[in-house]
Amino acid sequence: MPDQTDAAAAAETGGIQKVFEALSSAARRKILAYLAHSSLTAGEIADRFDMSKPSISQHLGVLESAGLVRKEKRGQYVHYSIVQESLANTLNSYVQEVCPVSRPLKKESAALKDRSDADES
Amino acid sequence: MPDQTDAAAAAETGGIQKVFEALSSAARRKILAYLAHSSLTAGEIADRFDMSKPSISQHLGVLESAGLVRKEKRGQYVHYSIVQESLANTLNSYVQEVCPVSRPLKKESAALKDRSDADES
DNA sequence: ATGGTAATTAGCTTACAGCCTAAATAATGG
DNA sequence: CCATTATTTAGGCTGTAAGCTAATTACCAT
Repeated sequence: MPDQTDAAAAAETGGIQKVFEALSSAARRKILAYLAHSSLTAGEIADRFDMSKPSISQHLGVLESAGLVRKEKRGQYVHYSIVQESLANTLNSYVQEVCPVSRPLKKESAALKDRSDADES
Repeated sequence: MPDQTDAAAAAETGGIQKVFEALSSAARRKILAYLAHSSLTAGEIADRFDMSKPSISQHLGVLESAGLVRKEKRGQYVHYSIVQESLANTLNSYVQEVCPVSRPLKKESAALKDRSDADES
């Protein structure tokens, strides 16, 4: 198996519940949006929120246990990065399941794509 | 604008939070799975669960307010149906947002697609 | 060693989701 | 009308998610 497919597989196999639960929080979605752009340390993430570091740490824990992010300790820092495969596969599979039709995506999506995720908080 | 794009638009515009919150419950995802197959009355839905009718009614309310289902009163029955557009557009847009790469979907998805949604409860 | 910075763990509080039962509303049929 | 059935509303209980502060662990530098 290639690469970090472990996390992706975990999220898809038994973790649908955990994934959706993780995504149900605006703060966590915001974290994912940041990480989609680039990896960050726990502190850098916390700096972008008006929330205590322990709270952010907890959110990161939820995301990690859902297989949506990966952490790597480097020195005294902990770098977090997104696991795209996991999110994409889980959500795509789910849509296929519930909406078998699955049109490719309408025009609107293009517009939506532009809106920063930040303003959804 | 075509069809019942209202609900879909609502879900996409301001309701991302509501949609993900709605999807965070296994019971509600199960309801959606049933409705994906065919429309049902509130009672028919409740019959499929080991849960009181008021509780199911509440779940249906959450799904409706997220724009994921539509209700139509016919006689003394209330028929619920899924709003595919809403779910598909919201989730697809979200995936595009966070995982710009968006490969079409790997082999695994086919396998996953087969598993009944029921056993995720 | 000591002190400083990064991050997490522990412990506590509060708010609310989710479940239930009982009661209310609405439609149907005798 | 009155009884019956379908569904929702009201009200209450309980568990837990999510936030905070204080304390701990881990690492680095002097």
